[in-house]
Amino acid sequence: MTAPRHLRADAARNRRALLAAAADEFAERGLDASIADIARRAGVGKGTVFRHFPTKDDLLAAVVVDRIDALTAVGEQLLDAADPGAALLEFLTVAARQRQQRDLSFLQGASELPAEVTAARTRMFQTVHRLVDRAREHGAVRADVTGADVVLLMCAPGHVSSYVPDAPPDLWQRYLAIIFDGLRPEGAHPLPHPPPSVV
Amino acid sequence: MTAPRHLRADAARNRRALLAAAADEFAERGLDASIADIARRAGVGKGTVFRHFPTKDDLLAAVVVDRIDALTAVGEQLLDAADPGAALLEFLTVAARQRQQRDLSFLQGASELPAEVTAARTRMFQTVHRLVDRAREHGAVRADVTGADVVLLMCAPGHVSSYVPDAPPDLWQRYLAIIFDGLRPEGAHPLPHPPPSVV
DNA sequence: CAATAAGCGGACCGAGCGGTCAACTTGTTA
DNA sequence: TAACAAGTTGACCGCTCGGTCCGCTTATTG
Repeated sequence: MTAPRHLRADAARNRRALLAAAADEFAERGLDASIADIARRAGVGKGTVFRHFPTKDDLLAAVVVDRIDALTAVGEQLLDAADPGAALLEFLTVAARQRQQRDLSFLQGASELPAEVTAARTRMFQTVHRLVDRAREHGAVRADVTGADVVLLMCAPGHVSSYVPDAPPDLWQRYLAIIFDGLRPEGAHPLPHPPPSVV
Repeated sequence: MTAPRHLRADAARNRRALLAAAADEFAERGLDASIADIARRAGVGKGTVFRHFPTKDDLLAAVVVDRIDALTAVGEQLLDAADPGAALLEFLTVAARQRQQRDLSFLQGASELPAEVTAARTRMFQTVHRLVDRAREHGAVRADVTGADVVLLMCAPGHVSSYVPDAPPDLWQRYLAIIFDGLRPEGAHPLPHPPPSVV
């Protein structure tokens, strides 16, 4: 009904550069990254940012939706894997590898998020749920953890290792391994609190 | 050589109110809490804040040192406990209960922190190391985790559960239990990365 | 009860932020 | 290539923040 279907060539190029610059900047500085810095990094003027993304939140949403969708795609492929336990571990590895810990704040304040973000998030959550269910049926994950638990624990390894000042880039693997061991059935102790209902 | 040894009565009262207000405000809003809000909450003028704490960072440091010291004291008492495994779990429970996840940013950027904070932090780290060593010798903790690991994982439960929008106040217990199960010797898989050297 | 200095408060400052806009440049198309 | 719409830009606005400063208040003390 409206909207010329394609952007001018330079505009499309700028948009891509902007998304990449924003992803980097948000990853490094968290949500405190400034629009001016992002614009500079992308090699455009500040006004151009706002032409493509009317608001800082819209820009963040675009970046975040990209990441979530990429993760969902990985998860969906892993649903067919032969070993469901290994598949879940692989998914968590991919999730931790993207430096998501910083811009993963989209998980909280669920009510106030742009619809496209909550939609992407819901899709990802459902994929995680299915991965966890398969792993549980296969005996690779303890009976009392849910998909919601895994969703919440997903970014902990990256977050935890971001605490150490000059962390080696693979340190998160150590904490993913510890947490994953906590998800295994062997030696599991009963959990003291019911699981939350995320989505 | 300088410094009148005691504050005037009202000044001491204001100082206490300020610390309490700052602790609450930082816990609720993170480091984005504004000095003006803290002053209002404490019932004093903004200038008074800066008279007691020359800089926002100094105020944060004072709050944070209080918390760390309290935690260290708990840890030291627990060093004498009969069951070292239960003692470590109890320590982690106390640590997670204070809503520390928000103002625990003092862990990162270690080089730029006020000396008093790094000193308090070091004291706490050493206490944790001893708690972990005892628990390990007692067979309550797997052989390949170190005090540094536990220090880093300490605030994960609170952080993780802060992601769910209207989290029940005890949800962190669930994630502490899962992570603690990951620290136990039973069913432990080898860890893929060497431990960091925090402190 | 003075007298004094320690303490208080809020108007004020400059910096940096997200966001706007009108003048200018440029890709596109007939 | 001419002409127009689409896109770009950086000066600018209003706002909030951390921090300063100076005139006023008040606890303390001989």
